[in-house]
Amino acid sequence: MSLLDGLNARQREAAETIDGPLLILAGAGSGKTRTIIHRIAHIIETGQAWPSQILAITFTNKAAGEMRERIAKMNIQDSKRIWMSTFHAMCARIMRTHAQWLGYDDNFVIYDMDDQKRLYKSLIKELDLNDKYFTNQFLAGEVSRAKNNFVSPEAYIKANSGDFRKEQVGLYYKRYQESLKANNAMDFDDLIYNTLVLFKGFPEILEQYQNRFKYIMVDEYQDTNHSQYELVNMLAAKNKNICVCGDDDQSIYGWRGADINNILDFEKDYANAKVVKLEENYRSTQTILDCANGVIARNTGRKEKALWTNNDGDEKIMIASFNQGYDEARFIVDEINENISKGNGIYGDFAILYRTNAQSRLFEEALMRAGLPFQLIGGTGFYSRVEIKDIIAYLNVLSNPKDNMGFMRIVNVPKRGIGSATIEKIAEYANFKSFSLMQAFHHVEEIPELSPSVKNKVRAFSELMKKLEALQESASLSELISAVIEKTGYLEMLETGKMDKGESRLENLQELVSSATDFEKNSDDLSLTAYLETVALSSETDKYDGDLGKVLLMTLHNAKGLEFPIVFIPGLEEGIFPHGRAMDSPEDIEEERRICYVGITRAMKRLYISWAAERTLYGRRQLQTPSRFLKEMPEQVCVENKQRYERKPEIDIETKKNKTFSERVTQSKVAIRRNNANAVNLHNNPTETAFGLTDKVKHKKFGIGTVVEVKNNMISVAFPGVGIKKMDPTFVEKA
DNA sequence: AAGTAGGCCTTTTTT
DNA sequence: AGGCCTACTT
Repeated sequence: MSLLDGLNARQREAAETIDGPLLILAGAGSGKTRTIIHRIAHIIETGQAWPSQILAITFTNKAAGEMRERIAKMNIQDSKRIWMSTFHAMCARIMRTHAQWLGYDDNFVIYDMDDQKRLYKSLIKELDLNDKYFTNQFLAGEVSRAKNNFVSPEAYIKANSGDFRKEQVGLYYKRYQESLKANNAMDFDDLIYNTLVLFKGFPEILEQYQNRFKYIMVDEYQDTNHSQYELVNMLAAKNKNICVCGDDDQSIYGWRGADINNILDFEKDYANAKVVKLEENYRSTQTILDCANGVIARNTGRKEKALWTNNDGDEKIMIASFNQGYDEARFIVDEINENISKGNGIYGDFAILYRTNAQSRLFEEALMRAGLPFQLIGGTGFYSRVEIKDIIAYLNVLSNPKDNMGFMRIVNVPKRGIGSATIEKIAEYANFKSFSLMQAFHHVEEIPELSPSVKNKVRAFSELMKKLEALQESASLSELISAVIEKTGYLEMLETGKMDKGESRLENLQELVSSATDFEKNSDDLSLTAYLETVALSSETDKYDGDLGKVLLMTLHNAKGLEFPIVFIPGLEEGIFPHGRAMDSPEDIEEERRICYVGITRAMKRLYISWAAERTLYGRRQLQTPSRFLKEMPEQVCVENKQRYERKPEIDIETKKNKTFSERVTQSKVAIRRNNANAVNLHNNPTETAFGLTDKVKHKKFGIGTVVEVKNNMISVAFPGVGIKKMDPTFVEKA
């Protein structure tokens, strides 16, 4: 029997094409993973390469783990030795062995976004350029983009000379990189960036890897950024056995630097590239595919591609609309129950996929109230909880005493009487001696201007950390973590109620210890560094293992690569989906549309798409208009919800009469507008009616003006220096 | 040094 | 609505 059995003709062609550049354009649900796995197995079985000579890059750790497992099941010898990981994990691995070449120690720590923000915050204070324009978020975004495009601080400053603000950003960038190095830390982008620096600076090292990796495969190629693109091409430059795999229609990480052109231009990069298209879908019904195709067809510059399927099923897509956000949540819960009672699946067959994490709350509440089991993926992840981050920070400092950010985080948590004044004095000394803060603490006796009582406290902390450091040698990982939780006083702080939510935090810390025990069982490298690296690079999605028997809640981004028998996509409203931040640019709208496409194509049997006319958003009630994407879904594959939930009478009457869905969408808008006058008053002052002539109103952009006309629920307002503007009353508030 | 109150701001997606 | 920072009090 052949390894290629069970593949269709196209898949087989892809799996059999071993040498030279290959582009696999794989539509959603087209058996891409299966193809890749068979291709790898084929390479090994035919003796083209050893497992250790194959590099396979995936987008998530979970995808890597899954592939690894499936290959192991095929009884491929030594399959463990395949380099199968994400870009970040691969680069971390390379940097662990070569960090010294770039002036880092090999026990460098990895800073996540939270750590990054803290570092920027301290730099903003330090540089004091006194510009409100430079928020840590803005700086982090700019710098990240630079690194994703492999632009060094010096090159950034040079390229932007003359642009005062960007020159300042460049200064921050420079300081930020210096700080990272001083802390012996790399952020996510550095892992890639520094690997590139290494390869460019030391061709002999690059050559080692080029020789090692005879065959290279990159999955989700549409989501690679420029630096990753360069990295791949450098590695493949010698053997040219590069296979990239992806779907331009599923490129949804542009905001993170992904460049869709990497995949679109592959054939230009490799003139002799072979292209295989996988267009047969094994996941969804034709109805669902029609819906997805209808939406994505609106995008420009796509690779020609059309998904089709032989699957049965003509269940129409339910487009449901509601008065309120919570009606939508209630409907979804009811619908899950009804499906289950009819025998259409178990809890684990349902997924609720939303655009933003903030949307999850309504569903969590509704599911909880109804007593349905559910699992939330993502959001504020386990490893981003304060108590977990605190303990991890202790571990980071133990592993890498240069980590000043980590040190600052823990030096006074729990409270041990070491305040900012003390730290400042010690920091000065550290600076003077070129010590890290931890080192300076260990040298407390040498620092003159500290009072004896302060010295005692500092000494106590220094000794605590020394003791834990020593424990590292003898204790196992989970023992070390337990010791940190106890000996630092963290446990006591939680037990005595000195920190809020002590009980749940305690549970989380227990989970941390037990997860470390798991790590001890499953990992080859049991070092603290290896553990911390795994923690830093692990994501929430990695936890989901397929058959939890629970309703799944996650963002559409997290759902990429997954499939579910029955899918709900709520919140199809302008401002949410497409997201408000994406509405100004056509490219961003196209990315939103691709997110929509990804969502639709997650569904196997049945799909529900919904929106609500009113919901609480960012703390205020807001009227919502249906998403433009709803209109792009072909009418013939959709069906509307029956009036199961009371709507406001006006909307009800309007919508009931409508014949087609798209008409309904437009008319709903009108109906919503009609309600706006009332709604506005509900928000402001219940005793007031709509705005009247000569009322003073305030507009976000135009400022204060006077109402000069009220007609058809629209008002005309005269703004001094602007003129008369006609608008919906929701755009202004009483001045 | 630590605890509290109030004012500020910002609101996507994540390796 | 909630998180974060600052300023004030103890």
